[in-house]
Amino acid sequence: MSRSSFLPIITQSPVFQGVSLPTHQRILSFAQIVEADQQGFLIRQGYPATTLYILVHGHARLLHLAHDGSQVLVRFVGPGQEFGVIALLSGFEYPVSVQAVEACVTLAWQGELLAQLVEEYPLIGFNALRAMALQNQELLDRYQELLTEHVAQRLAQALSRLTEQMGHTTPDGTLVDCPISREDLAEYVGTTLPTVSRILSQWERCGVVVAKWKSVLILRPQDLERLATQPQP
Amino acid sequence: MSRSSFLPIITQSPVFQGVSLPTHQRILSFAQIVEADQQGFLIRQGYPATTLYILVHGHARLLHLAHDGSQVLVRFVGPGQEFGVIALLSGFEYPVSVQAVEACVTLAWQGELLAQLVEEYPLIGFNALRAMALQNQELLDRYQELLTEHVAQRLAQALSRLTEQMGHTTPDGTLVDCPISREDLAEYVGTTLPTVSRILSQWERCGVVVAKWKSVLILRPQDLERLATQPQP
DNA sequence: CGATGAATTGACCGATGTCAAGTGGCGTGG
DNA sequence: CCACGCCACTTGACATCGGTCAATTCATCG
Repeated sequence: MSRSSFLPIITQSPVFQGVSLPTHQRILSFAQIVEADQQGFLIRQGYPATTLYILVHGHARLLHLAHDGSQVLVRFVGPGQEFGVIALLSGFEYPVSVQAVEACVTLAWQGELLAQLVEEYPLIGFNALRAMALQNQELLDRYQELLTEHVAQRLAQALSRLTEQMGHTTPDGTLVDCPISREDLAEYVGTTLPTVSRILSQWERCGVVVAKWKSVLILRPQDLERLATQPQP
Repeated sequence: MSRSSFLPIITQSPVFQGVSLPTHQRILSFAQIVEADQQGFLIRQGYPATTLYILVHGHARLLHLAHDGSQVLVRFVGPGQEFGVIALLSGFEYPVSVQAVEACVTLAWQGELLAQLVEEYPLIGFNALRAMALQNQELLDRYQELLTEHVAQRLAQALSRLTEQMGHTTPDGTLVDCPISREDLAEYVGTTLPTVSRILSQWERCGVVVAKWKSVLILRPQDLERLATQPQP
């Protein structure tokens, strides 16, 4: 697992898009390799945003914590995805925590270094702005979802998003290649564990999905999309 | 109402922060003055993001529409606040619609012009990134709120935010100087008109607020904050 | 002063959260 | 290799918040 094997991660990353290959190699040479154990935290909400990460191996979850202790699962990240983009700006704090679901390997860059890079390659600044804009849009869509859709619909959309993002096709159906418990799902769609369990059982009876241990096997993705749109079937 | 009277709007605007006065004057000279009638739309969701606006007079609301027609009130904007920051990036669509609550006057800049400005003054790019980051954080906080708090708490927080953002102190109490109907409030906190009405009546009986015609007079802001935190009083 | 749209209030009910008991797969330690 | 124990999950019963429908009152504007 030599450092140079990480180059494709960088060439395909949204933030470093559009600069030359030698530059990519230079950027890689600046990277630190940071690992995290299962359940370990790569980022803690409220701490100064110093570092930008790109995930190489493993999966992590972005958690938003409230003053009162309740937590919300904002999104999952998989290999090739970045987080902590806000580190490009000085004086900010991380708005979320990032916790490793499995043992993780990441590439990491410090904020000052990034500032220099942006100065040299303004395109990277634009890319960052683009990344934030996309994040904003997704958040807005989900905000809307939360306000207007029922739990079952939101769960269906969540599973659709997850399969699209990290789906892995197997002979039996599509499986998300990241361990996700019912409780994770509950925190992700904003409901409770028993409710998720109930809805999945129901869908399993209809043959749309198969509820597995810490994961869900999707048999009929198109039916899931339908469930996400229709009010109450 | 001459053009030059708009200069303070620009010098105090977050996106144009940190450049010299002559530059501010130059930026102002590039601006178009765009007006909107009551109920008129300055921005329509889904259209190409071509223009950045700063509100000079009046108030507007940012609406997010869903495929199914339901709409959510994302936030209100008042004089001095900007919207359509995404126009700095080419190839994007507006993620929200912006509708004038009252007759509005705005300063507007086209995307290409902004791109040139950013090239000349990279600081403006940073400012934009900062603005988006702040928006992101607020959205995240409200996302969390939606998932974990009850309607009454969310309404209390909404009113707190509104008074902080556009509050106007009067002899009787604090009043938001923008006409907001119960239905607006309902769309803002993600509930229905009757529910808002019921909660406000209840608070009025406790003497925390006074429900007025198309507005709410806040008598005891600190009690409102308390209501926003406490589960169910 | 009437018309219109906003706001209040009541009755009803359904979707979900809460509490609690029971089941079963997986890993650890003997 | 087996058995125990733990943790994830399932399922049921029940309470309740809040949405829906509808009737009525009230403020503003022509």
